[in-house]
Amino acid sequence: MLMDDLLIQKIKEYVKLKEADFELLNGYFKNKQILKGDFLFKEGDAVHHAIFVKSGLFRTYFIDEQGSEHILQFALPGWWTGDLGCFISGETTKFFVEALENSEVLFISKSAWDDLLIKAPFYLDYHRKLLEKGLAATQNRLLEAYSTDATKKYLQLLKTFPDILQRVPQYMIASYLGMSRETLSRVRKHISNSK
Amino acid sequence: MLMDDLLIQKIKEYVKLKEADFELLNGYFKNKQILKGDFLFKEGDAVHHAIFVKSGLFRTYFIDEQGSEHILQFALPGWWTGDLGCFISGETTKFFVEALENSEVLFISKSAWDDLLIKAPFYLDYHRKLLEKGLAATQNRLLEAYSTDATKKYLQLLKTFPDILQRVPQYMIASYLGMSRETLSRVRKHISNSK
DNA sequence: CCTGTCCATTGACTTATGTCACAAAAAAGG
DNA sequence: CCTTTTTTGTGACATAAGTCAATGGACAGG
Repeated sequence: MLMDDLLIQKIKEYVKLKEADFELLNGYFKNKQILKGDFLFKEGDAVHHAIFVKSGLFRTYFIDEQGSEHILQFALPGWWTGDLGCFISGETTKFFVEALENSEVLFISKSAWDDLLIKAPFYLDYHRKLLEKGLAATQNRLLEAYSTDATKKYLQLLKTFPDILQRVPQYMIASYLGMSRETLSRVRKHISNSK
Repeated sequence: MLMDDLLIQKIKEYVKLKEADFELLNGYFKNKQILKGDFLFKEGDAVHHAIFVKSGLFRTYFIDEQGSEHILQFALPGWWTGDLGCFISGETTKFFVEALENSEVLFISKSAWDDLLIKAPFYLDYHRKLLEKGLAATQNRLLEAYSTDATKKYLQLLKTFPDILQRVPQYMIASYLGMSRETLSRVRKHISNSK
């Protein structure tokens, strides 16, 4: 990991870093290439690592009782992915995390993570601020799910993450937005007609 | 605040506390009585305090573009309520927080909060663990919203928070579950018929 | 005890979205 | 290229849940 690494950049968005801090981080994270179609983990697995995306794209989804997939998160470069809850608690996960493109990640084991939080107050601070932001974002998605129709959800995504729409098939967008692919197709048709 | 205070109890569920820590907390939190029907804040307000519920019951809701209410959270004793995102960021809130019963809370100002996080590592740790748990819980509600029908959502709530059902009117339960009050009424009828 | 407000229930009807089936288009792979 | 697979679009139909309106019960305050 270099000093101009993406992770360093992102941490700097939240906290001040000193020279020594760069060094410290180096020992904790490891690089890995993940091929398109590979899984970081699947339902029932123990989650041994936290994963930071350096390049590429991932999706996190789960499969409900009826066997349908629901995408919970897309992870672009600069984002964390995985299942934080199970990483922390040690429970097995309900999720699948799949690389949608050839990707490069940093990963850190649970024991290294625990050690890092103790040794690096700046990292603790970064992690906390990220959690605060993540909680607010998830709450907003919940509000949206409960108060908004299919068309508005799509337009909202179009505004917030226009880049994702270029990179993943529509049926995954539909899954992320909680609607059938047919509904999304009709929403898109309707929007382009009314322009 | 006494040493056997509910907040202390809750903190102890997450981190070890020393004698001196009790003392420290005392200076940061203040008690307040809130009457049934009163609001901690409303849409458009700045959120100056974080609020911990000692007794009573609160609801957090927002009003969408069509003017319908959506309840995001009920807060029972031992829970935090308010709008953490806006408390941290300083933005004005979209939410209403209303006391559904006469209640007793602890509150802490933003400046005291920031100071506490610096002075009390144990508190920082407690806060972080709470965030981790809260994020996982909110994610689960999102999954449920996207993958589950009205009946299952109700049964799930019945299992998780049976106490809330005794204390709030049905139309609020319906709002919390993202369905109309008529649908909830029919779900309940259907369940009692099939027993 | 009466009156008014709030809340839950129910029926009739509407609507958004899902499901199924098939065809067209686009992308991937040899 | 040509073939196969994946993805998207569309029509017909099904269904869960929403909306509207009316009714009756419960409870609170005068």
